[in-house]
Amino acid sequence: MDTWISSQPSLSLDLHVGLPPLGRHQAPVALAKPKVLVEENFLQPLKKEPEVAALETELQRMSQENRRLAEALTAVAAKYEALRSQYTEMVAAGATTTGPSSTSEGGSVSPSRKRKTSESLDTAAAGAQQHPHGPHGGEQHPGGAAADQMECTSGEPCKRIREECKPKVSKLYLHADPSDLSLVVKDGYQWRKYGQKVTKDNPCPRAYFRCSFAPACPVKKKVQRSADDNTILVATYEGEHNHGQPPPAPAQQAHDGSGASKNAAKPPSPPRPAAAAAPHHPHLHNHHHHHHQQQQQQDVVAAMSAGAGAPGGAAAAAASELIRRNLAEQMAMTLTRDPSFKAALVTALSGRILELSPTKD
DNA sequence: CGAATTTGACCCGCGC
DNA sequence: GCGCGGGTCAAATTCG
Repeated sequence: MDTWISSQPSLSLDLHVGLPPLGRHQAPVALAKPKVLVEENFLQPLKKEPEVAALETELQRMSQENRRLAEALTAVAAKYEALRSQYTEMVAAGATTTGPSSTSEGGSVSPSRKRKTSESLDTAAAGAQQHPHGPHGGEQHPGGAAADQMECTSGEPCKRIREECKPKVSKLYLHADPSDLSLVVKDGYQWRKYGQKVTKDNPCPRAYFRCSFAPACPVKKKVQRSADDNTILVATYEGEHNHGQPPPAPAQQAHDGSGASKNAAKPPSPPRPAAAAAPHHPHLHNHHHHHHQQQQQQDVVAAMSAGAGAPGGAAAAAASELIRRNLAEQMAMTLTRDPSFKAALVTALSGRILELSPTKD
């Protein structure tokens, strides 16, 4: 994590693809050159033909858009930095006084209580007994749900214990198509939806999922669209998986299930090397970033989220590399999809070729 | 027909 | 004590 976002010149680099000469980076993006060709060769020999004019305006439009994107990214980076430093301060303060803060990210997680019925206690106890040896993921429960509840039943002031056990909550922000009503977050695990609720502060319903891969797995997940921007899905993970990564499913629903939440609990196709720590470092990247633009955006946001919680250095580098690549691919895709851009590119290239041709008079 | 999802009802912590 | 609201349960429904 750390300053990966602000220390990545490559980030803004990609956003400036297509801008008028910035003279800033040697963008490894193949699109930079064709644009220069367009300007050099078109405008002079052909003068201001309507096509050229259109192309120019289009270029300007794209430049403006890129600039806006760059500004937005800068703002986001600044906010991120501010939040991060704030968080660091809070952690430092907490470490010198009482200990872990009750919330891990953003601190906005409502104090989730646990149902206190005997049944749920039985379940929790059973879950705890299923892996008493606690190797694997089990030992990664510094304050697992089972332990939490056991403490409570023993008459301890469970409220505070619960607070201290909370840091297992992590949030993941994903970009999602607003027209896609399903609250599907592909993170490699199998989830069973057990509830849905409209909350007070958000008109969009919140979906509740439980990990269905292992019966005793205590992990839960809440997915809700952001109230501010409903293209953003907010997935809140609670707990840690006490089992390994589910095997990858046959690649079929790789690009999202159109049928609402039918796929909500199905594992996604991409094979994932990372193991059980997904909720905290959900590396939704790498293997499927070429599927869709949207999936790429999901990856980017996920990577940013993961980067925010990962130890700096390698993770940051990986995240930034991923982001760079995704942005470049997105832009390339967007541009190549635009027929007018293609036409202009072809014309420019052919014009250039003709110009450079020795058979010119 | 079994498994997954939906959805209304219920539980329970919290603030007043 | 009461109401509110988030979280969970479980019967009904849907789907493969």
